[in-house]
Amino acid sequence: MVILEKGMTPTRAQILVKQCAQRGARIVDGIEDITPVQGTVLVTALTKWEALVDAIPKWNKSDERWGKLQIVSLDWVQHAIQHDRLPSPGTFELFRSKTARFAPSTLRTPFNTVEPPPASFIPKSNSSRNSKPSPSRPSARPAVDAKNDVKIDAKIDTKVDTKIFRAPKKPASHEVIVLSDESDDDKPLTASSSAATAATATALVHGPGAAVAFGDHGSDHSDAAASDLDDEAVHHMAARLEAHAQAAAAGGSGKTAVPPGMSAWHCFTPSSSRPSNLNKHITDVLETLKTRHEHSTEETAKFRALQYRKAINALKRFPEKIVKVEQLKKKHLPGIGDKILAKIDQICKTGTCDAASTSAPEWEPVVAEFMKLHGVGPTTAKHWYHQGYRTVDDLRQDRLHLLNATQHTALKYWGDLNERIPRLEVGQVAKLVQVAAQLLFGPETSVFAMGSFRRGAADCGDIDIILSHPKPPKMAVSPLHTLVAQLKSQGLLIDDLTAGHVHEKYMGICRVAPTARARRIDLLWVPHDELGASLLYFTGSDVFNRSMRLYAHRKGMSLNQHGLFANVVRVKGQKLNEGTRIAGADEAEIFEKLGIPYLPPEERNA
DNA sequence: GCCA
DNA sequence: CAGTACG
DNA sequence: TGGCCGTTACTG
Repeated sequence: MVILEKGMTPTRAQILVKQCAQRGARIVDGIEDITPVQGTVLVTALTKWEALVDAIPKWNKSDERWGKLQIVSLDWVQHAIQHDRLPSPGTFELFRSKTARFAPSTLRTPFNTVEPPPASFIPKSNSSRNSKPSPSRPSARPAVDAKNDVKIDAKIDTKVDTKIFRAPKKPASHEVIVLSDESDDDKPLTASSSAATAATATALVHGPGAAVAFGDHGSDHSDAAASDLDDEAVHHMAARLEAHAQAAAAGGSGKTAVPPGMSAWHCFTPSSSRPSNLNKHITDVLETLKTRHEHSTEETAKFRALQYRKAINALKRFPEKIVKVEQLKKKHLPGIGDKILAKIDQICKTGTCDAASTSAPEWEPVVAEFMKLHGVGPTTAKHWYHQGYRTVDDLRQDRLHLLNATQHTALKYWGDLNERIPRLEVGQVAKLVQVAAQLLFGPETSVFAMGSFRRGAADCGDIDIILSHPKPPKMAVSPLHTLVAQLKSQGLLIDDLTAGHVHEKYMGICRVAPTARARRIDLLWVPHDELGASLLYFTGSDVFNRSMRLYAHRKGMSLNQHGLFANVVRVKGQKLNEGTRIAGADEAEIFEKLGIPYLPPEERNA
């Protein structure tokens, strides 16, 4: 058995191996010489399929050994052991690896360009769909096809995990192999046309947007929905935006004072939106670095990406154009450290920097394109890349066995969903939802258009709506479910991204009119006494939320969409009890209890 | 990659 | 549980 | 050097 699963504890790995051995498996150390005759190779994590391929580079797909090889998931092993359905003793082998890692430079995947994996590959995420996964391979295999089995598997897994193998945090490296992304950074083989397409599309997404005229907001606000969609609030907000526009135009002196020593906290710092970015020459370069890290599956990469994001934000609102680093060195912007400072220095002098001018690995634009599909993250995107898929069209070809329900739905509206949504249209949809909700549940129903809309954005990526009611109707099905059904019958909602029965958050696709574009929409139904916390959460921005939550954490409190909690007991960062809820119904009160000066939504664009 |  | 998503 | 938001919600 090749144990590759990230985070798998040595204990658990050891027990799996032992259990398999007890059932007659021959244990083979080392993976260089896999020569299965009639047996099975078990791969605990399908996510490491590529790694296995890397590990046996001398094979090619016509090698007859492929036909003898069966690759299964961890769930399969667990299930098989539980039901005593492992292949009969002596007919299968387990391969373990003792070495800490493979040498990436010498190992290449034999088919990283065209061929999908052999039919014996059983994707965990799709196993319930593949009722006949591999007709050409009659090798013994426990039934894992039925949905029930999969569920049972999951339960077993959980039970085993929590009760028996609750585990050391750090897996020993000789047992667990974590492959880094570096092994994927192959030199480009071919210049694929899809790469160019992806790059272009990315450029469009990151392109204009902030450039839309500020003056539009006034008129938008009058028919769009701000807090509760009521006119007074709308006008108040419009006036405020007006003031900000002027302040920004005048040079941005209209900021509220940040308490001393708090400038590093985004949740303390008003984000007075400045229409023009004076440092585009720098942020553009940093943006490409940020993007690269976002697409990586490596654990540290996402924090780097986050850090770049913060740095870019800071630079965007820096009041002067930076032509030499010294301008920054004396000011010291929080979030910009030595490394980025050095890069800025290089950018000032040469227009770019080393890290950004080295060309991206071949997989990067492909992964970037795949990740634009809702429900696809870096891990899935990279799997698909390794399976030979290169374009969204490739995915479409194989959609039935490749995509899960969410991804499948998202793909249907691929073109529309990658478009920005004009502010006006967000307001229109919110209004329609408000009318429907109030007809169903009465005029006391509150409806709020949230997200970047509430922060005053001229266009949005999706439509976020919060609903609440002081005395929710007691019905057989939840109010949210009722509302969704109603909106579907009206034709406003046209598809679901959350399939099952919705508890509190619905995600789906809507269309303001039959001929209009399809849009992403999120509906939140919240208890009335959590309205404040929910508004705070759903207003964002994400960076702002994270900052505020971290700040709460540091003060021994905890903040989430349900409320602000005090007296939280944590041991090594792990929360042991929930604490006492000290705020939740009122947004401003949460700021107050945290000791953060209140910031209106349009100042939360951290 | 930044920061306590 | 891992992966993805939400702000 | 370890942590980086949330014992967040939803899917499979």
